[in-house]
Amino acid sequence: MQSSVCPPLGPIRPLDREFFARTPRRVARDLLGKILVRDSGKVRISARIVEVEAYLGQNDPAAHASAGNTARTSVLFGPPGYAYVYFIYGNHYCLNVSCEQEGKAGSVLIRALEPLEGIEEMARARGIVLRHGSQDFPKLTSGPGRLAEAFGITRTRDNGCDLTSRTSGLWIGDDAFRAKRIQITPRIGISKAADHPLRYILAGNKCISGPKNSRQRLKTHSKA
DNA sequence: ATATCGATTATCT
DNA sequence: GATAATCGATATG
Repeated sequence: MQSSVCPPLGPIRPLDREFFARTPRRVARDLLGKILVRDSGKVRISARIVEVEAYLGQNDPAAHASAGNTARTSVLFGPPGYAYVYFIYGNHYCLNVSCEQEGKAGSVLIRALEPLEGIEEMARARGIVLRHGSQDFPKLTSGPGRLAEAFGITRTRDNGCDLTSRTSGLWIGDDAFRAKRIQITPRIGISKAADHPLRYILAGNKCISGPKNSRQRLKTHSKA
């Protein structure tokens, strides 16, 4: 567990659509420990999900779905288990999974992964040279923009793709790994509805996003 | 048509 | 700790 580079525990089976046909909170909680897989050509890239955030749909001010069903957000309003990919800050793509039944726009943002297979490919995609003993390993996939770059996820390529299908090129699977300790915190990087505890992480994992892996800003309290 | 700002990251002090 | 980079979705005139 220290040296992060662990293979999957066994065969990886795709999650079924029912898994995603639930509230974002439940899906987020249960996605911890699951595996994101990229099958493109011969090389398989995979990484364990270690950090996610729940977005509650049209009534959640922080959710893109709060703007309604537009060309951009239509996947969120569609059936569960599909990829919602958006472009942010002029630089980065981020990956969500649609939840709930069709018509309800809940989703889960994938925020950080722990690389399992295809480390070299991820490093190349990220422009990182992995040296022995360096601290660069978590930088491959610790953050929504970083993991998208490592997996080559873009809007044109992956928005709307079926994450329950092995043949879609991008999917989410289960290798029988079970999360030990789960931690819940407020969501990161948002201004609206920023106080709700909707961020889920595998406690102690080295690939969690944020400046120092853990320490979330405890500042901006002072209001008592 | 133009302005604002964001579910981020890399790089600087 | 602070900020530049960079562009498309959305709001406003």
